[in-house]
Amino acid sequence: MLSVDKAVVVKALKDLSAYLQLNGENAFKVRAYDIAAERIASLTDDLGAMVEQHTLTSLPGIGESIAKKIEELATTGKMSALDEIRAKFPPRILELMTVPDLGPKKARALFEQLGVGSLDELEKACQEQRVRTLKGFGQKTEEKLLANLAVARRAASSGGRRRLGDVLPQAEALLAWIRQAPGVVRASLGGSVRRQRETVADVDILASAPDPQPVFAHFQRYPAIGEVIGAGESKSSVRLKESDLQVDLRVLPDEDFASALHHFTGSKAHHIKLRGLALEKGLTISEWGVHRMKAGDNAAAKAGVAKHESAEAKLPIRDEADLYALLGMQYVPPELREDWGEIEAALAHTLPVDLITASDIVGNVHAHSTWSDGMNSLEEMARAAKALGLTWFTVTEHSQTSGYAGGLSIDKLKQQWDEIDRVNETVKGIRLLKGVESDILEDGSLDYPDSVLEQLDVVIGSIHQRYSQDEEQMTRRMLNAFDNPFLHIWGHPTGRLIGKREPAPMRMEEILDKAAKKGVTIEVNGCPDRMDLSPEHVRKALERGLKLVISTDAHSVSELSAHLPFAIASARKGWARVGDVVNAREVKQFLKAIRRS
DNA sequence: GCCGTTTTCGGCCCGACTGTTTTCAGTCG
Repeated sequence: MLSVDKAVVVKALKDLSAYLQLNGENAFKVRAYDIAAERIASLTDDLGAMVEQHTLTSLPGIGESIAKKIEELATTGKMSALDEIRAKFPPRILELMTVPDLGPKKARALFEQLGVGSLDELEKACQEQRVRTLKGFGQKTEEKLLANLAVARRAASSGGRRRLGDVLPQAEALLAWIRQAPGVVRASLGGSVRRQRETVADVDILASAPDPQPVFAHFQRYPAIGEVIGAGESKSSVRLKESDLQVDLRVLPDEDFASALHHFTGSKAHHIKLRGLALEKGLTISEWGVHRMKAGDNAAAKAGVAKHESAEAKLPIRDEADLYALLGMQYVPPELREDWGEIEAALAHTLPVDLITASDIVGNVHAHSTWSDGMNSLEEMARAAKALGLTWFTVTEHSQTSGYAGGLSIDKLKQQWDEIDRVNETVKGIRLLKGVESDILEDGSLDYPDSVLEQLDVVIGSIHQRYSQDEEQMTRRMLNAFDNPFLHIWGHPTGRLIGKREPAPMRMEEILDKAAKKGVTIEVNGCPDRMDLSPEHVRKALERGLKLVISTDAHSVSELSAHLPFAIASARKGWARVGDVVNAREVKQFLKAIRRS
C-alpha cells in the first residue's frame, strides 16, 4: 500500500499557492490551491489509498488538475508545476510573505527591483534605506517592515501557531478586562479561539457599546500590552509583551454585535459557503449584517459601492441564531463552523442539537494522585472532584513499566485499593472506582496479568513508550491490545503532543474498526498538550458507533477543572453528543457501558 | 482551479485599515 505523508502534500499545495500569488495569478485560482490544502490537512481517510484508487476528485474543492498534481507528488516525490514556478524565484522568497504587512505584490516588487529574496536581504535593504525608494513604498513602510521582520523570525521559531491551551487563559483574562470597560453591553471571544481549534494564530475579541472610543482607551491600558499595531474607528490591534500574541478588538453598536461576532468567528471556509447560499436567496451577508439585495446590486458593487450600503433592507440580527434562521438553517455552534459538512446538515436539519457540554460530565475517568506521578493525595483529588459536582471518580495510576512516572507494582496497586476503600468510607457523596492506566507494551500486551486486571473497575490502556515503532508494528500493537478483554478504554490514542510530537504512525481506520467490533471505549484526552483524539478522529470513531470518555488526565486538583474544556472542545468539534459519552452517565450505567461483552 | 435543477462558461464572500496616493492598492482576516 502506498504511504503518503499528508504534511508534505499540504505544504506543496500551500507553497504552490504562494508562488502563484507572487506570479500575479488569478486570485480564485490561488484560492483553489488553498482550499485543496485545507481539505487534505483535515482529511482522515488514507491519502495513499485515495491516490491509488484515483478517488481524490471525490473531495470537494479538488478537481482533475489538483488531483493529478497530488498523485504526481505521491508517486514520484516531485510536483513539477511547483518545481517550475519555484525556479523563477530565489529559493527563500516565501519567507518574505511571513512578514506582517508584506504580501505577494510587495514581495514581488522587492525581488524584481531590489533583488531581495530572503529575510536577511530584506533587513539589509531596509537598513540601507533602499526600500523607501520603490513606488508604493515610503519611509513608514520601510520602518514597519524592519520591525515586523523580528515578529516573523519569532513566529518562525515557535512554529507560527500556538496551542489553544496556552492562548485561552490569556484570551479569557483580556475578555474579562474588556467587559469592565465603560459602556460595554456584550462582549465575546471570536475567531479560532471561539471555534476551539487546537492551535490558534491570534485572538479576536468583539464588544458592543454605544461609544467605542472609551472601550478602546480601556483596552490599550491593559498591562500586558507591548505595542499598539493599529487603531481605527471600529478596530484596534495590539501585540502582547511576553507572549508576542496579537489581539484584535472590534467595538460596534449592539444592533450589529451578532453579525460581527458571526463574521469574526469564521471560519473563512464556512463563511464562503454560507454567503454563496445567501446570494442564491437574494441576501448579502457581511460583518455589518444581512441585507436583502435589490436589482443591480452586483453592478453597484463593481462600481465600488459596498453591498450593504446599496442594499434595500437590513434584516434585524439579534443573535447568531437569527442569521442561520434567515437562511432556513439550524443554528450552527461555533465549534462546528469549519465546512466539515455542518452547512449541509444544518440545511437538512440533521445537525446534532445535543452536543456534549462540560456540565453533562458527572464522573472523572482518568486521573493520577501521589500514588504515581500526581501532585495531590487520593483523598484531596476525591474531595476536589466532589466539590466540582461529580458523583464518581476513578483514580488511574501508571503501571509498573512506567517507572519514570512512579508506576505501581502489583503490591503497591493492592495497597492503593485499601486506601481507596478508606477514602470511600470517609468522603461521602462521591464514589471512588478502582482503576489503572496500564501501559500497552511493545507487543500489545498489558502491564499486569489478567488475574490483576480483572479485579479493577476501569482499565485504561495507553502507549507511553516505543513511539519509534513503524506503522505496521504500531498497528499490530493496538490490534493485539484490543484482544485483551480487560482493556476497557484506549487512552490518549495517537500519543501526539501538539507542536512537539507527531501522532504515532498507525492505520487508524483499521484500529477503530477493531475497537468497534470489540467494544472498546475511546478516550478524548483534555490535557492541553495532547487534545487526543483530534476532532477528525472523534468523528471517525462516532461513525463506527464507538463510545467516548471525556478525560482530564488530571495530575493535580486544579487540572480536574482546567483540563476539562479542552476535552470537551475536541469532542464537540467531532460532533459528539451527550449519548456518545459514557462519563455523562451515572456510575452504574458507566460501568455497564465500558464492560466488554 | 473548481463548480453547476436557472450555467460546461462565467462566476467565485466581503469590508476595515494603512500608507501612499490625490482616488487607490495592498494587506489582512
